[in-house]
Amino acid sequence: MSTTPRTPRRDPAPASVPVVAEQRSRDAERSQMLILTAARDEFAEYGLAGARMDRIAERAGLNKRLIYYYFDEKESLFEAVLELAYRDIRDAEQQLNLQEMAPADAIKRLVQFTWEYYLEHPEFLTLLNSANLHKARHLHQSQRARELNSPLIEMLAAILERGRKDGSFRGGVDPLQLYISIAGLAYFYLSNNHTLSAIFGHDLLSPKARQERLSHMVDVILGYVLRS
Amino acid sequence: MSTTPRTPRRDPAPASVPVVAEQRSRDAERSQMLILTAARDEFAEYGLAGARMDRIAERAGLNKRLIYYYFDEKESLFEAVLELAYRDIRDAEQQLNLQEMAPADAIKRLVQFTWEYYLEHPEFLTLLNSANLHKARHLHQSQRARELNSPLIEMLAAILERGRKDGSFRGGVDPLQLYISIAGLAYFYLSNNHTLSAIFGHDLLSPKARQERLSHMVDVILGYVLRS
Amino acid sequence: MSTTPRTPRRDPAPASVPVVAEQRSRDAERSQMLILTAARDEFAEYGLAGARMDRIAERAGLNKRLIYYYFDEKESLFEAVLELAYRDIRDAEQQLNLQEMAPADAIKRLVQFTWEYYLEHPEFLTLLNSANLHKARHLHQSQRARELNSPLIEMLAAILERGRKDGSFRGGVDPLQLYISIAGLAYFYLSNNHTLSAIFGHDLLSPKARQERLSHMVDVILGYVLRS
Amino acid sequence: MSTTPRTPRRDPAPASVPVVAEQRSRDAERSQMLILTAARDEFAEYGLAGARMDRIAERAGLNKRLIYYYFDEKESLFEAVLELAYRDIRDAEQQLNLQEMAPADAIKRLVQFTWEYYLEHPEFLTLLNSANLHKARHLHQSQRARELNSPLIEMLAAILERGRKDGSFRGGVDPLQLYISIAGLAYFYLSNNHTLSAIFGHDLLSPKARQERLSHMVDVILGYVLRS
DNA sequence: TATGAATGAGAATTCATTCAT
DNA sequence: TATGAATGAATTCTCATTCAT
Repeated sequence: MSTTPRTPRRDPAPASVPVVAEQRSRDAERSQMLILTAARDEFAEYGLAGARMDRIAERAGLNKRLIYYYFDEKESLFEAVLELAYRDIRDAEQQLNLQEMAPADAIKRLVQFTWEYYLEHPEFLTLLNSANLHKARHLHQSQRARELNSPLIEMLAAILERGRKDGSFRGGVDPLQLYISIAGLAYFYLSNNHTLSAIFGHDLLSPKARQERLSHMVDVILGYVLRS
Repeated sequence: MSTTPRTPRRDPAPASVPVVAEQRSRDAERSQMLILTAARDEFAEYGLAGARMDRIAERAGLNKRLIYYYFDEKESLFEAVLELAYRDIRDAEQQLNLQEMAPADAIKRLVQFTWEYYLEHPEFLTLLNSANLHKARHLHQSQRARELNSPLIEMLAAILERGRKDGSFRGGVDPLQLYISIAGLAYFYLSNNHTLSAIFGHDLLSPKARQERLSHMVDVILGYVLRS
Repeated sequence: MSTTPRTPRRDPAPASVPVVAEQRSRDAERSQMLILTAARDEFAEYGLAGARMDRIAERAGLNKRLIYYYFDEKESLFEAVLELAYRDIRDAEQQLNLQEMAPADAIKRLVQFTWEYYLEHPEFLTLLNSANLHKARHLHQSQRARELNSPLIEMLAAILERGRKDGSFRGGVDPLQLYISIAGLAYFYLSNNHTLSAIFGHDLLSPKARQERLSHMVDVILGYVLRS
Repeated sequence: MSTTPRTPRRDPAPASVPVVAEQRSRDAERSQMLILTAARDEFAEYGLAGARMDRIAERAGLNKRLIYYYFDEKESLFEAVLELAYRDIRDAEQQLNLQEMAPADAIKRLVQFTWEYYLEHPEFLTLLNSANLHKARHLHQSQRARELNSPLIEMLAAILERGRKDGSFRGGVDPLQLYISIAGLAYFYLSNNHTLSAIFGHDLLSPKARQERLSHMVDVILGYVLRS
């Protein structure tokens, strides 16, 4: 089933009142976006099973019934939220323009971007968790799953190749593995921040701690790709 | 609230008393462990909110009421499961005996151990996720949180120091950051395996893929700590 | 917490709108009143702890879920029922118009009214019992507690004063004490009717017995207030 | 079914160890009394439906199973508690020796006794409430119900007769009605103390308020029985 | 006489979802 | 397009009571 909000079957607007029709349509879009945003926050905060349709409606300031009108059921809503989240990060990644930078700078920039994106979008982390707890079956069903294939991998491959050619990078680095590693360095620290803070007894999100983590991550990744 | 089952464990039956068949269903300690194991699996599979007390009872082969008898409520049971999981991994870590190995070998061994532990204990990953989704409040409440402070950090600090002294390692490596990085490299790959597989279109858990990932992880971590 | 049903009552349907059959099950105010009445009977019969939400729903002919929709939880429902009961008796008291009667007649009338109200509203007695068993905490929480302050006390004070002035009543009678005494004479007999009947071996609620009790009560109260 | 604690069928004590048997028996009696006392307090505090067998065991400091051993089930235990309560008040009444006092003094003494007994035994009031909420069916079942028939009624009849003969009391006073009235005056005030305090806005149990109530009660009852 | 372990039936409450307008 | 009313199916948790020793 498609997870795109279905266009509610409404009576075709009579030709004489196009403006009103437009108005309606904009309201509809606005409502859907309100719901999606509210749902994203709710799912991020409580996970799929813990999220409450009532709370989503309340967050959105809309009637609960409307959620069903646009998104059919909780799971479809969750899929729609996931797609939105993936689209958002892919859009952000595309702003990066790494191809114009020196290889080492590009890598550094990517690490920094990943770190900052996760910091600014904590919901992305928990949504990803939830999706995987549910075996990513929502993703499989989605026709867009493959589209999500980040163009970053190709971008990263190109950077690695440039670096290898100019002698600054070691060879044989798999861009997919590297991409996952960069994400993992940032993700684990942030996603498990509460447990780590509790165990190690200090706040891992203080400005100083954040700076240190980013610096460490850059060192690890560059330490790996740079020809020694 | 303590997460220890309220009824004190009985001393194990003296060896001279033959264990009769009936005893099986009257052994408090055994029942508690059955519940804990069942709960661990259920929580790992569905998360805290998605887990069902009914299913836990069924998995344990025990009356649902008994869960409440020993663990009071779902959340306490979850706490008890978490403590068990932490204790298990800490116990495993303590078998490592890294201090006797050459620094680079020790680091390599630690990466490998982490990777294998996560592979063999996939429930640990989702439990960690769930705990953090719930803001690790379960951990905070636990008096044992601090005990969990992995002795591995000190062990790792010693290894790094040894490596630095013998000239093989770079200086200035923070053992806590390194520990988190090692965990993160393995964790992200495995925890988000479903999403990653869907996006990148191939099975990340094939034997070959596993081998490649471990190899990459070792390269990244050693690439970082080794003096170049 | 307020005990008012959270959903504001809708304005009653304008007279011009014909009440269709379907409306019956879609009338919020009616549903709430059905629930309240059913709950009153259930609480009166079984007390707060003994009352069953299932039975209340059944008595009301409504879905159990709807009770929670309007009243949140058992205790709030109980509070709402109590408020209704207090409101009802206060409303009835206000119909009395004692101020226009001769003092002795007014007192007699009040005794009679109390007796008859308790007889016709046996639920009032058990609700009062239940409320007090639970230390009237429901009342304390209610903002309306003070409103319940029966205007009867002032009315009674005025009657006593009139009687004292015209020489028929003794002086120094505390209207609050008298009010409680009148209530107590009727209440104990009715509320503990079962025990008393069992102990004394005859039916205390036969028409003859009722008449005798009322007569006795009037004698006691008048014997007290009348100047001898 | 009898509500008397059944004598647990125990092996007859061997003739050689009578002391131990006595000991056992005393322990048994002690346990039963501990249970009864605990149950009385629990039932008084929460009513029959609200009482918890677990809490009773805890209050008694005994294993829950033992309650069932001695009292079979909750309802039987409640009956036993009721019988104990009735026996207690009857015993206290019998200490009164009203027959030796002047009629008016005897009446006054009875009012005072009732007031004080209720004050000192608040559990009696709630137990009576609970019994009647459950339609006193526990009492009906009890073979002792009739025994509870307070000898006070006869005592009261004698007093009234003495007063009538010596010219101090009015004639035609029904001792049963009077007995109920005396109880009702005290009972309503104390039993509904919480509601009354909340409604009238002051503490009805302050020493001063108690004194005033007793004084009022005496006035009411004497005002009624004394020949004017 | 005493007790810890265990349980089935039930009770309050929750939740996604649908109805009717 | 929007909404308040209503519901069935769970779901967590409770409770009196029994088991086994």
